[in-house]
Amino acid sequence: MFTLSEENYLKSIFHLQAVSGKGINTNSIAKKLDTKPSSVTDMIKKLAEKKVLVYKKYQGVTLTNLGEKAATSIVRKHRLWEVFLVDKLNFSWDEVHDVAEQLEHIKSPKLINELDAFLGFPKKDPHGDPIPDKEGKFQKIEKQLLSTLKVNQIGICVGVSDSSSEFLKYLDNNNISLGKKIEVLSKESFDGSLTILINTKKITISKKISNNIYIQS
Amino acid sequence: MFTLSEENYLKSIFHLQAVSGKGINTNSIAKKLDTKPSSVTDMIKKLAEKKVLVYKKYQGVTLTNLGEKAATSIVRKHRLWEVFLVDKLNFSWDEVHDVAEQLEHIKSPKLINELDAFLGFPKKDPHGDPIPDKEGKFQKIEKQLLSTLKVNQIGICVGVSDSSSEFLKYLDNNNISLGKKIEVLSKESFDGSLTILINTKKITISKKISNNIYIQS
DNA sequence: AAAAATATTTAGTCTTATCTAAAAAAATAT
DNA sequence: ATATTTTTTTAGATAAGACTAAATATTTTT
Repeated sequence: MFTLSEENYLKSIFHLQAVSGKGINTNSIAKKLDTKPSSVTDMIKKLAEKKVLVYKKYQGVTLTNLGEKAATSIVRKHRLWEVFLVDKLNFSWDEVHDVAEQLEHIKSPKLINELDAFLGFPKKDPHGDPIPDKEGKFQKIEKQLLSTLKVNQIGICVGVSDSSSEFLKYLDNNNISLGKKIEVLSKESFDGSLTILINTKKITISKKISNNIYIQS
Repeated sequence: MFTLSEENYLKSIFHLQAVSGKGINTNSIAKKLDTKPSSVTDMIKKLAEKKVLVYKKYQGVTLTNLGEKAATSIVRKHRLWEVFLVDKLNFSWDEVHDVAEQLEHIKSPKLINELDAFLGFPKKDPHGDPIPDKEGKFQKIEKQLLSTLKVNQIGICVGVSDSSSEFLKYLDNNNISLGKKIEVLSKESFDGSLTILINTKKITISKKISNNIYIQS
């Protein structure tokens, strides 16, 4: 159906579209995939011929229904494998991404559906992201960035927007994990850093950190 | 380390070497990989440069220790994944091969060692083949082809030499599986077909079938 | 609205892994 | 021992996916 490279493009465009609405431009895809804009143009043409996206020169791209379906299926696989790694194989949440990036390309409908059942049809992955079901449906999780909270507001950590090992280890070191209650004690207007209460302890985190933590308030 | 294609060559050469001793020739590799001899020559040169095999023009190839180690690691992965699919995900033994062919190329030492532990350090895969341990060691299973048994001799089915879905389904249909007792009742000298007793039932199987079933007597 | 800066595309090149066709070596048969 | 057949290698071509450098659009600034 799709090559490994095509799948990676589909997934990246899907994620970019989820954040920024529509009309994904060449440069942002190149950045996401750590490749060159000229390579992106080439691949985009190929994907347009395969009817998974709509492309008009200089106008960026938008996934078609077919493309979204394909991308969702890859996301489903990625997230189910992440659950498997954490729940069954003792991986921590900062170790799963690279392996799941490989596993998501394995082609076998039976494999992924049986895995889903084996894991008990999980609804979220270890980073709090929703797992699409067999039909590609998944509920959007209500969430906002921790950085948008006002002083004295309280939220529950429900996700992260950066799944890099580096960032997740920082969270581990500071005892921040999914489900934890976070209270904003003060906010530094100069640099946007926050002092928060978590686990009865006061810590100060930078704007960059609070911009990568999702909470539900 | 190795590309997907390189890994497939290593694995094929390893399997050919296990059967026929040493000095694996170009044509047999091409046949095994369903490719052309000229492609094999190209790849062989590349692998020789990587020191995983020894190659002299027109003389065939032999794996080095490094090559054997790499090949064994792929075999280990393949067989562990097969156990996973059968034991945990309700695959039957005729469904696992194609998926395991994909999974065996996933690169993550932690993944495979944790999987091994999760499965309880199995010693054999669903087809009776031994699973190499972390160090690449595995016991050779004593076995002989069913076709070599004499009339009135009895053996236990311990493996198959063909893992194609077609063959394994034939075995399923005839209730032949690992661990079953098989008694040779008679042998047709004209075509080598055998009449055997299995599950208290008499059935006749062709030479081609008995040549693909391993037994321990 | 022109100039400057940025984004995108085109053209041509490279690498990997394959192929076909032809040449060369080795094995087999006469 | 020579001829024939088989096996293996070489040479050159192809496709996918990436790259660089140059050309062309578009957007932003002035």
